Parts: sequence; C-alpha cells; structure tokens
Amino acid sequence: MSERKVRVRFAPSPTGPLHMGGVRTALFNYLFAKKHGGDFILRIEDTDQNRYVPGAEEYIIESLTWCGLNPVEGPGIGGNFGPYRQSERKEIYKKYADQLIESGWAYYAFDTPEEIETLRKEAEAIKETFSYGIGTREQLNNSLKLSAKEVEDKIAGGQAYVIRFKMPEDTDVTEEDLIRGSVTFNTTKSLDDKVLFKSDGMPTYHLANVVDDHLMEITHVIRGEEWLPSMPLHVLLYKAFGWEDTRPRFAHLPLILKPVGKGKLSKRDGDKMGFPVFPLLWTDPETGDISRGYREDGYFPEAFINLLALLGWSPGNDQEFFSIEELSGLFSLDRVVKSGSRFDPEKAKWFNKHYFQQKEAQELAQLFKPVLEKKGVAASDEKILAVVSEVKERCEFVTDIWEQSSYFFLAPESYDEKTISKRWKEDTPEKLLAIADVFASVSEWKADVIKEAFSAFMNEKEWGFGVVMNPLRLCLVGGNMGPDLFVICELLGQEESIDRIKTAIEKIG
RNA sequence: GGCCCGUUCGUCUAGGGGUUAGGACGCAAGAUUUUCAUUCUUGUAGCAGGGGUUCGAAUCCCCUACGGGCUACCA
Repeated sequence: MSERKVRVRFAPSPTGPLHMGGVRTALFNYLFAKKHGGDFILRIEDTDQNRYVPGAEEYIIESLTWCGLNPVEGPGIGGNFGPYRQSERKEIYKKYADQLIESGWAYYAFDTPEEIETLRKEAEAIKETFSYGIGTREQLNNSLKLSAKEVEDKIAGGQAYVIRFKMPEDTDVTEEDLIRGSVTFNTTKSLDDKVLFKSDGMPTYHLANVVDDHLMEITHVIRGEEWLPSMPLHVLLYKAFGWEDTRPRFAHLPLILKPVGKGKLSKRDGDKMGFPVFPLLWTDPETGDISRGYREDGYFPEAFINLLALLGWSPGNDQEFFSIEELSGLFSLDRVVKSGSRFDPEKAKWFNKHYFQQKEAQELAQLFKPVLEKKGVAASDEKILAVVSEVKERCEFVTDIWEQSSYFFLAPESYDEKTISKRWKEDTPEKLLAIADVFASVSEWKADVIKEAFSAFMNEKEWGFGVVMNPLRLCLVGGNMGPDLFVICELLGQEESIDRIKTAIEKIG
C-alpha cells in the first residue's frame, strides 16, 4: 500500500457555488498530491438529481482554474479512470450494491419515505430518535424479515426499494485518522443502516464514494470534518467489499468557522459582514441573488491561496507568505490543526495588501486600465503608470487605486469641509493667487523645479509652509490626501494646476 | 437528546514535561512623512476550570464546562 502512487480527489457536489472551505479542501488535496508526487483528481458527486444546480459544475472548475489548482484527471480533462461524473457512472454502482446483498452485508428495504417519516414523528413525540438499524430493522418492511419469495415478488412487481447497509452489531470500529489520530465508533451506539442505493436507481454518497475511490485507486481521502461521523461506515464498506488492503487512509480537516458568533462559515456571514465566502461571483440561477467573489472583489489568487493555506495549517515557523510551489514542498497533514478556525476578514485583506505591494507598478497599471475605461476616463499609458507608481503604496486592492487617484484624472468637484474649516483662512485666497503666479512662471514643469520655485518664494515672503501647502493641496486634490504635492503638480500639468487653484478660490471663497 | 471531534492573546497560530509562553492580524502609542497613507519602533493581550501523574505541567491522564460537527432515499 505504501508503494502505491499517491492519488487524491476533490469531490464536490454541484449543488451551488463552491464555498471557500471547499476551496481549502481542494487546496490541501492538491498540496498533498504535489508534495508526494501524486495525482490530484476532480470528481463530481452528482448522485442527487434533485439538488442539481445548473452552472455549479462550471463554477467549480473555473474556481479551481482561477486558484491554479488544476486536476490531472476530471470531467472535461479526461484520464484513465473516468468517467469522473458520478451521474455518468450510474450503471457501475448497482452491481456493487448487489454484491453486498449476496454477501449479506446489505438488504432490500421497501418502506416508503412516508412510512419512515411517520416512525420518525412518533419517536419524536416521545422524545426519542428513530433510527433504521440494529434494534428496529427486524420490525420493518425489508428483506431481513420477508421471505425470499416475498422479496422476489415485490421486486418483480416493480415495487420501489432501497438497499441498506446491514450494520454489524456491537462492533468497535477504530480508524487512524491522519489528522486526529485514533478514532473509535461503536456500531450499536452510533451507527444506523444507511441507505446505499436509492429507489431512483442512484447510489447515495456513501456507496458511490467508496466504490469510486476504490476504482480510481485513491490512496488518501482528505475531506472536511463533517464527514468524520461517516468514516466508520466507509471503513466497514471497504471491509464488506474485501478491499481493505488497498483502501485509502482518511484525514478529516477542521472546519472554517464564522468570524463572529456560532457555527461554520456560511453564505450569510459574507453578506452580513461584507466579505466574500465564495471564490468567484455567483448568480443564483433561480433567485437571481448575487454572491460576491474573491476574484471580483479584487483579491489576487495567490493571496487567496495563501490565506486559505494558513487557515488550519502552519509550517511550524514564523513564515507567513508562501507561493503555491513553496506550499507544495512544505505541506504535511500532521501540521494541520485539529480545531476549527475562525475566519478573519481583516487578515484576509492584509494578505492581499502584501501581494498587491509586491507587484510592479507596470502590472498594476495594466489592471487599473479597465477601471479607468469603465469610469470613462481617458489617459495616456505614461500618466497611468506614473499615477499608479505614486499611489500604489496606499492601496490594498486594484479597486482602491481609483479612490486614491481619481483627482489625477478629474478635477475636484467638492472640497473636504473639515479641511476647509481647519486650513482655509481669510488671507488664503490671496496667498494662493500669488502661488498661482509663481507656478505660471515656472519654466520647466518638474516636481523638483516647482518645489524650488515655490520654496524660494515662500522664504522670500516668510510664509509658513503649512499654512500655504495644506490649502494648496485642498485646491488640487479636494482633500488632505495624496502623495507629495509637487509630484501631484507635475502629473497634473502646469495649466491644470493653476486652473484648479483658481477654481477652488472661486468655489470656496 | 445520542454519537464523535475539539479548546494557547479578540482572531490565525508556534510551542508536545523545565521557555521571560514566540510570531502574525487587529488595536494603541511614538518616530518619520510640512497633508493623508505607507514605513519603522514599542506596547497591548493568552495556556477554559477542577482534579490527578511528576521534583517540575500549556505540554501526559481523568472529570466538568464550553465550542463544533453528524444524526435524510443530501452531499
């Protein structure tokens, strides 16, 4: 078993957009595969036809692509173990279910959903929980109780049935989870007879997952903690099939929790607190509801991956920034924490800021151009690059650039009230007019030249720099923000700078 | 309710018998920037509680509390 090539799979179900927790599961699978020179496989678990959501599968694939988590096998990619959509493997499962019936590990059950619902309600009424399994199955409508002839007749007669796993009694199932260590479940205490094969001819997750993992030669099942309770069922299923020698090992990842309050991270949290919980923007095909995405919110995929990697895993030292290649070399399951991690949107932003600052102004300028176009602003590439270079360090996202730089492209329409009341004195207009004259006399419109002329004039007049520069900034920018004032002047151009001074004096008075 | 998993600063985490319990985000203060932001420096704050084991527990064991997950012909 140890010499087998590592093969792991990410197996989402296309019931909606992929949650960031799902992306992290994909990431950890991917990293584990890379670390061990193995294969990362995508398998679509669409055995529930009722929950199929159009576009979800495409969304999943696009998300993985954006993150750089490319499977080597999967739908649309191919591979020697396909098909990779469970709905297309439908014929495969029945024979395995039958095999379990023959070997006595499973049985037919004819109870209707309504009958079971009634049982459940009755149990609830006396504050108990109905469980189909040890202790109740002998009283129910199934092949354990019925004669072989009765069962045959029912099936021949077209009566709907389900195939259930026959949970062995009072057995301790112990499994070494790669993250949590030894975990034990007692069958009688905690396991019921799960449906393996549904009346619609499709397998349930439990059967399909075990059969496919076996057939696809999966060596490690790395999935969310919500699957931990069904691990003993899966272990028993491998045993029932006689696949124990080649069966995968399990690793259950801790969950990602809400930033505040109780429970695991959900779509609602993002809406409420203003951060994305999905990698990409998603429009619900039924309701038209829009969920924001990391990509559309301006996150870089490398930042998204980096922050996800550190949610539940750490390298054991103080390093915070990792490329996906680095992660691939460093990752190991025994450094995954056991406890759930609360998601911190603030730290997520900080990660993006790091990658943003890391980028060359040239690249950022390219990303900023479409924003300008959308605003209907025309500017030369040289100017855009110069502006981006100047404001870059005050931004965390590409989307911040406009907020920090709009005044380079558009003259201010209003002036910050607080700055006016604080900086605009009675003699301010006359001083600024004098400065405008100085500006007009500058022969070479360069930041250092302007500064020199300005300083010489200021010294001559013995005016305080602060009392002039702050209102001057207000005229040019509209507020008290931005880079060096003379750099702003240079980028604005001589005429525009002077115009803005005059306009501001008119408007503010 | 039952079963299972977990618990180190507000948050993410390091630390696995002897540590001044380390780092990061956030927050606060100072420096620099004649603005704002950046940057830098410093500070802030934690082993859930109780019992053991031990010369010595954040570290090992038990109990309690709390948190989380599961409990479908959903994945």
